[in-house]
Amino acid sequence: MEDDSKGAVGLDLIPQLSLDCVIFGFHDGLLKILLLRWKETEEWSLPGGIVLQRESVDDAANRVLMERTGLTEIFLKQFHTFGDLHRYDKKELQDKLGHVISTEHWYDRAVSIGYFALVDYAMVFPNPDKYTDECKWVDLKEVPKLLFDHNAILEKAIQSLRRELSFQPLGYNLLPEKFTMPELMRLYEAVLDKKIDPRNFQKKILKSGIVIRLEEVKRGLAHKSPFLYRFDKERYEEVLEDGGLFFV
Amino acid sequence: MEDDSKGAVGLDLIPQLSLDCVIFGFHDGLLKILLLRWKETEEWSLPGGIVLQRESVDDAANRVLMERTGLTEIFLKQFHTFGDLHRYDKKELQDKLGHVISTEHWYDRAVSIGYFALVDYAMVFPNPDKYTDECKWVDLKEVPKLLFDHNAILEKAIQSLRRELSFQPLGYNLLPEKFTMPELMRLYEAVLDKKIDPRNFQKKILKSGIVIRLEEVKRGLAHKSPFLYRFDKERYEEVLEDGGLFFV
DNA sequence: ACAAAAGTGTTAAGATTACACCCATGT
DNA sequence: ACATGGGTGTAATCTTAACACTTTTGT
Repeated sequence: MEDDSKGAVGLDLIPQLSLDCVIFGFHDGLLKILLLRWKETEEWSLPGGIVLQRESVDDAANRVLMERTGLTEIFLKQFHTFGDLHRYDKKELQDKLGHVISTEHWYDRAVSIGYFALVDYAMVFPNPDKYTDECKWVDLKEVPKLLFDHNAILEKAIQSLRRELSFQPLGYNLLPEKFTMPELMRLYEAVLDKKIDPRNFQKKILKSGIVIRLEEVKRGLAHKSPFLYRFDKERYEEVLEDGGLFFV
Repeated sequence: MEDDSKGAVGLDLIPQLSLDCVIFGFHDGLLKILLLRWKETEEWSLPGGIVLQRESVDDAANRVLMERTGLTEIFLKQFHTFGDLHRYDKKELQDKLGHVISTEHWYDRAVSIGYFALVDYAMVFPNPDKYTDECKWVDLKEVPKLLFDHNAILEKAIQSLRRELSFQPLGYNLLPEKFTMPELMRLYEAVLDKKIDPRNFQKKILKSGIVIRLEEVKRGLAHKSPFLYRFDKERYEEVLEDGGLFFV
């Protein structure tokens, strides 16, 4: 959502400012993002919202995430602010979304702050907003043409996520509490979009000390039962701090 | 500058939105930033400005830079957007800056987009704006308490610059066309705030191929004359692209 | 002649990559 | 029993880090 039809100046929101969230989840070895389908259309967009006068921009992003996923204490990171002049075409939007919101009173332009979130897929209850019929996970590889400049925003979010990965371990927020080494590896493969050698991966992860092997295996997989691991939160956060030595 | 006393809604600027620039230069082995001293005060701030309705945010940042430095085609990068509720205290500002702008009509809050720029120190003609008496280079280690939340913005800019350095070579925009290896090294030392071994540094830079040694030395230094180098722009940009393999 | 900075090579340690076979499980 | 994915070690290469003396220049 880019802005609000009630976005006349003087109300309780910051005019011409919006935020958009790229909410990443991980399921079945695939990276997913949450998308919204606008009412009575086949038009999709990223979840977004406005910034109220009496909340910080970070709080606004957390509010949007809470509304769409039901989750609080989400890993949420601002990655870029999009301020080009022609981020959307009012005529095109009037055609596509006119029956949901009249764009008559839309701003001629808006600036949008981009956030990405990493969440545990299984914990999310996707929840559409008042403009949309559907909120659902979409495979990153199957994202359709989106409204506004949201494909570009998504692209930049993925870049930022990959870059983040070079400084910080990843997974604490995207995986369930107990996970297997192949699951963690497939997460890295999905984010980096490349194959990783399982021996080298395991070596690196174990050396970093961010995970602890449990005395448990995951059963019911029709194959050899993989060990379960959990993150060593303290060590994990230490590595987050120095930022340094981490890529796969 | 946070916003504008003419910032009433409906004029030609985006209300409650500003931008702030951290302009880095390098001189005498020290990192410097451009600061503004507000009229008839000893209060300092980062250069900043507003975003016009008919310009992109990037264009607005370029405009501000042009106005403060005289330079165009500057290396300019957005690094963070600052959206906390209490980025400035109107009462305090009224006391300090009331004689320059009445804060009566200031917004209760504004969101500011942070950019950093890397410029060739020697090419800059610092130029105050209408609210300020002085625009000058200040040693990064001697930055005073700044107005607004500008010390925090500066801190984040430095972090971003360091992080950038891990992905991209640095220097093309901060050094003159011809430079010596020790100059380049001191730039890295200044940015990273640590000592670097000159042998290892030279090896790494030469291997990356981003510089070319000229058949010239720099004379008049009362010591052994260092070779001059210039950047190999194509190779430099190649390394910028892959981002990968670059830190010191 | 001296002081100050520039220039340069080797070695050891650590990190990264490449690579292939056996094992455990559910069907 | 078999098909499937899980689990594991070693060797070669590359990268990084540590380290000190000679050269050149202006004064």
